[in-house]
Amino acid sequence: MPRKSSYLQIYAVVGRIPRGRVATYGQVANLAELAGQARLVGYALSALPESSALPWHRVINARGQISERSTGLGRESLQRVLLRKEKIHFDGKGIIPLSRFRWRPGESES
DNA sequence: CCGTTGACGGCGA
DNA sequence: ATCGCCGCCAACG
Repeated sequence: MPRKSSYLQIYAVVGRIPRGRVATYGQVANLAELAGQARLVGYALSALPESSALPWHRVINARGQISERSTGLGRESLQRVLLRKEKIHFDGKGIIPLSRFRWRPGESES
């Protein structure tokens, strides 16, 4: 059950996403015991400092795409670069096949 | 205190 | 398959 800081739970989950894998906002919300609050995940990530060590780039939307920021900064392009660096591929429409890259907790993590 | 806003997502039209 | 609406909830003004 959720407690005081939802953000901490969200950050904890994001920190466990393995390299070469992605998770959707909704998935993170569920793992953080915040089912149905995918939006809160995005809000929490937007609050992260640029210096954050968290793999924030591994979080994409349920459509397998990088979500558009409203605040102009070129964050999306950086995210795309970081993901490709991890061998995560996009199809012709800029979509990441979740069937192939979605993180399945329990498979192989620490 | 109250209304808006937002890195989302599910469902119906 | 697309698009629009609405629910969720914390942060702001």
